[in-house]
Amino acid sequence: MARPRKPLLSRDRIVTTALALIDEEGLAALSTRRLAAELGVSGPSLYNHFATKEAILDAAADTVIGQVDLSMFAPAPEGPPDWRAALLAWARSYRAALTEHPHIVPFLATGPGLRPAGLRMADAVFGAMVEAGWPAAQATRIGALMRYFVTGSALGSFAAGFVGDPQAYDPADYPHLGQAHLLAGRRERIDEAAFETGLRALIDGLALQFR
Amino acid sequence: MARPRKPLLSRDRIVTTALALIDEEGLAALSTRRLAAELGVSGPSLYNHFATKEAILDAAADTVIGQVDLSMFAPAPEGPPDWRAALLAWARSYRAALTEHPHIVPFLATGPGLRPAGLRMADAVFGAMVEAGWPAAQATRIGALMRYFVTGSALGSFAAGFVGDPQAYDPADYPHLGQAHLLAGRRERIDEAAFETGLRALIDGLALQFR
DNA sequence: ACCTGAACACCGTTCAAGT
DNA sequence: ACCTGAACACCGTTCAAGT
Repeated sequence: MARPRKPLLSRDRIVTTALALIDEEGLAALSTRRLAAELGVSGPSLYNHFATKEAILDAAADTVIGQVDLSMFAPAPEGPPDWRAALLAWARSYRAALTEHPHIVPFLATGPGLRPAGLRMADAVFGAMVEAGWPAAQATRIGALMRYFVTGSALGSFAAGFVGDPQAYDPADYPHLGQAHLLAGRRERIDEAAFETGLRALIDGLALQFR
Repeated sequence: MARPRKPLLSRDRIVTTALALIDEEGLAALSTRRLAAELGVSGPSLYNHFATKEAILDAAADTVIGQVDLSMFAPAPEGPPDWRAALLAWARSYRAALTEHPHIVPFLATGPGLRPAGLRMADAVFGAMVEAGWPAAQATRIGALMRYFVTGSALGSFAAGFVGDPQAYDPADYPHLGQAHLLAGRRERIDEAAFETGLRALIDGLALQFR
């Protein structure tokens, strides 16, 4: 066929399809050849739009971060800014965006934060914390530590690490894991509860440091 | 050559070499063929000792977790157990073990926690928290949320996401990132400070929930 | 039991050729 | 400009063959 009159591909279509493929079959399922097949073209065609496979992944990761709500960091029209409420709402939206695309989180969490949506997010958090009265150095740390907690919580399900078989946990080896097999069936609830407990502790603890 | 009189390989030697290769050149550099070459054998030889490449990675990840100090969770001979001090010391040792092998963290954080050292760790934390007076459900959550925070902090350096070039952050796009380029040069210090700030907040916040 | 080479079905990426 | 097939240098894994 060679060049069609209308381009078959666009960066957008490539990224959307890549993310859908990752969501459905995992990071490992994304190969350039497979992605190209999904798009109805041959493998090398992708290189007309992205320099490398990694650039495609970067773009997909950035669209995920782009879903995070940042409106809570907008300057309040009246009254002092409530940094605790803002941090709480942001962390929840941040986690929700990640857990909607769990398979891309390991890539997203590792890569450099140079992607535009990530920078926009860092900018909003930092700006709001400084506005609320935090010293700049502390505002930087808050952005970082919240990222640690949220990406960590979206990355590895804690409860998923336990199998449903009671036999798996020999009391001689793991004296306190007698009920651990019950965790497997309640994965989402437990991860969610742990996230909420940690988030509250984090914000309460930061409040103690805020003078 | 075929079978030698003394085995050329052992599970230990394979895992040690794999981890060294990952540490030096990253996760992507670990291929079965490359690893085999490093060990002086041909690729398929590895399959006499491990079923898959993933099993090798699992074993490597487990040796990393095996480095984490758990002695602070041993029952205190006298007096009530200090869960705050134990959590603090454990989190630091946990993070230190991960940051010594940063390239394997994305794999380690994603996989199931079925590996023996991970279970031993979960068991120790849970047991110590219950011993200290936490209800079982909360003890589970504490183990999970600490894991989120520590793996998240070891996984993606926050500061590494910023480049040293001041031009990279257009004030029109990122009004608060004027000093962001300075972060690049102080990576370790900033990540460490953010970790310590978050860890303190987390434990202080948990103390508020502990009645 | 533990190693080998050959083979299979894949990869990411480059490049000359087509329109 | 944007697609193609062919090609290169890789992958993980299986398997029959060797000792």
